[in-house]
Amino acid sequence: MYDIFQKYLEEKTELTQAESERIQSFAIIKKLRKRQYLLQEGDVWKYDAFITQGCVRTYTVDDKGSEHVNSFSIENWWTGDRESLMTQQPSRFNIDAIEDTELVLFTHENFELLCREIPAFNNMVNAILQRSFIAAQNRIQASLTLTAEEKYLNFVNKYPGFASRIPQTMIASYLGMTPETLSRIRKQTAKK
Amino acid sequence: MYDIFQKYLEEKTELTQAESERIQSFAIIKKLRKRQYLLQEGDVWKYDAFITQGCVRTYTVDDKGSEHVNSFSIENWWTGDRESLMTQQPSRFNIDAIEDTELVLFTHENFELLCREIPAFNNMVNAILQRSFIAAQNRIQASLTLTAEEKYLNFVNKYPGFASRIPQTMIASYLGMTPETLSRIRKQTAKK
DNA sequence: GTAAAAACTTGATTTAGATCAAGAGTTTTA
DNA sequence: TAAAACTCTTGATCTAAATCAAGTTTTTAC
Repeated sequence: MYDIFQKYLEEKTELTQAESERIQSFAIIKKLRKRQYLLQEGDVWKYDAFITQGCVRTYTVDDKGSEHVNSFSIENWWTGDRESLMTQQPSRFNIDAIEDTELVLFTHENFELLCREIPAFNNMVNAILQRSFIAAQNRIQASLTLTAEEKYLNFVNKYPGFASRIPQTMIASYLGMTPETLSRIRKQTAKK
Repeated sequence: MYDIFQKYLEEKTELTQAESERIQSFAIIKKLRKRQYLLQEGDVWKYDAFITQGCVRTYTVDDKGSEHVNSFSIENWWTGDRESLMTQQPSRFNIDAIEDTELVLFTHENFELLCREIPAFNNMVNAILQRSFIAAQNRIQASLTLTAEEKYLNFVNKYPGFASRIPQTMIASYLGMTPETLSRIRKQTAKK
């Protein structure tokens, strides 16, 4: 559990013993069963959340009741709704577990305190944000330029392992297509 | 020119006289004529760029020669290719001026130096990045959930003034539809 | 261990938006 | 200020992917 986050910190940044302990002192360990919610639409998100084990999805539900998957997050990634966190407005998103999942949570207040106290931690957080932004830009670019088939191949290539772990329906939704279309694409590409 | 950036800084952050002067000492003023490139595909992007006047677009060109607009940036916004800046790899993007444009540039080395020297400046930069990330997430969400018409109405609502300033072809491309489709949508919505 | 519920596949049909084409405005440039 | 080069509009046609529908396989839960 926590040791996975500890290892992540060691890889990403240089901390003194005291700083590491300070961070750990604020950590909240949370476990989710498959299908359990981490965040429900309408609630305000108040944490910074790191996944040590498992997989969650972030999605919205439209007025027709269809789900639209915004993102998947697995171990060694962060999750949450940054907009709700920043604005303290109710979230439009749901986050739930696709598998049994373990997380390390920090209340945002404590997290900000750590950022202020520990410059190396703050730098790490900013570097993650940079990368998240770049990934989001690339996803926008892909959605504008690629066909359904290209989107799927691009996804499999970029996130190997996801395709076998996450139900096709959810991947289809993430890619902005129907499950039927994805099923047909998979059949076709398997031939080649 | 620079005074517009100065005013922006004053609104977004609290700086001492000395800090303001330090920032200004690194500023490079750049002017672009309409259609002039700020960045061309294949070049490495090396700046942090703030627009004081005008409008630029960031876009890619696919193998069929079609342009895909990734973003528009106007006065009081930042522009550039963060991925190329971070990785120092050739950019996939072109950035050019839609109108005559004036910018304040900082080489990324100087910019990082300012971030290290001036905590308030660093905080401002991180806050901008947060907002950019949230905007990117919302755009992804819109592209997954909205129809062509809804995308256009959402765009007009979110960025009033852009529609009158930017050629429709480019807006259509930004929204991921053809100019013909956008023309028909505008005709229909004008009726209502 | 089996019934119920999800998840996936496959086919037939529909549709939103793309493509092709041609004319009317509008800007640019020389 | 005229011609060239864009930009926008409108109509006809096409197509990628959606929708509808029904059957099969896999997973979940008692």
